[in-house]
Amino acid sequence: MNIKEVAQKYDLTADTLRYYEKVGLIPKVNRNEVGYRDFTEEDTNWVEFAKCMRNAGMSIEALSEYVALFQKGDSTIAQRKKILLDQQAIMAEKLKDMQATYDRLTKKVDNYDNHIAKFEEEKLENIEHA
Amino acid sequence: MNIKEVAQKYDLTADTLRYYEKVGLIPKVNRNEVGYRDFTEEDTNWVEFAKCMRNAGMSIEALSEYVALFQKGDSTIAQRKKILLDQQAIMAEKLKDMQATYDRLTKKVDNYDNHIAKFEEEKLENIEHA
DNA sequence: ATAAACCTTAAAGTACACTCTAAGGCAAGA
DNA sequence: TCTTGCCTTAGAGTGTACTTTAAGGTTTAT
Repeated sequence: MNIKEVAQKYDLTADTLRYYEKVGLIPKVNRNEVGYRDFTEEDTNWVEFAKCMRNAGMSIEALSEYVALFQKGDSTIAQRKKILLDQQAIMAEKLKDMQATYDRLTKKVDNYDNHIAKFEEEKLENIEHA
Repeated sequence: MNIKEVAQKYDLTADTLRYYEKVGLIPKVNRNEVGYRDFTEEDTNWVEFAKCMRNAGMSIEALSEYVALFQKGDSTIAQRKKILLDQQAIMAEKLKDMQATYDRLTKKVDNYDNHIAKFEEEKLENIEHA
């Protein structure tokens, strides 16, 4: 699979894929006879994983370290597991915060509904925020 | 309350507060006789709200528009509500993605545990990712 | 055989969201 | 009164994560 096809498949640009390879978010991709990248299925699995983790907020630093450790083999399993656990903790915190903010927005929208109702009755008052 | 106290209270820098005011993430703060900002409780509520929403990923564009509309008064209530609902939809999507990634990490860590066990028995095999 | 559409690299450029600097004024303690 | 520690602004600088450019080679269709 050439770089353009992979880019289309995962909704990234070819530039971004080259950048991800350069900074180690995915392992080095093998090249064909003329030097073009030829992505295997394993390569594209790494692309999907990198996109997913970046999307979830994992740092380039942590992810590239994970990838580098992976390539060093089984002796790095414990270190890799720690990176994943650390990332899970970060995400758990983020999920908690976002859920709280989501709930807060729900209440705020409710207040707006009440206020719009009042507004339409021409009983104007101040809203939550004032 | 002066800018430093507010910064400390919300774990932001004074520079960030000035920046937030400049780009409209919070309404303009009143000044004392010599031109120093003097934050009221309402001002600090806006600071807390801005920090919370930025943290949850709300764009500066959407949030500053919300603040601007708020200052225009009750005639903008419907527009403000729409901004909040749009933001809620964005956050719902994000929460869904992050939860899925969190669950994926949980499974991956489980695989590592199994693999570590095997590794310790000296039965080395490939892990999920290979 | 030539144009269009791919691919390569290194390096420069961009957008975002701050963050810092310079130059100066105000306020409180020794 | 002088030093320390606040405050102000405009504008320059920074870090992150791409994104574009320049210069060139390859492949495919006409």
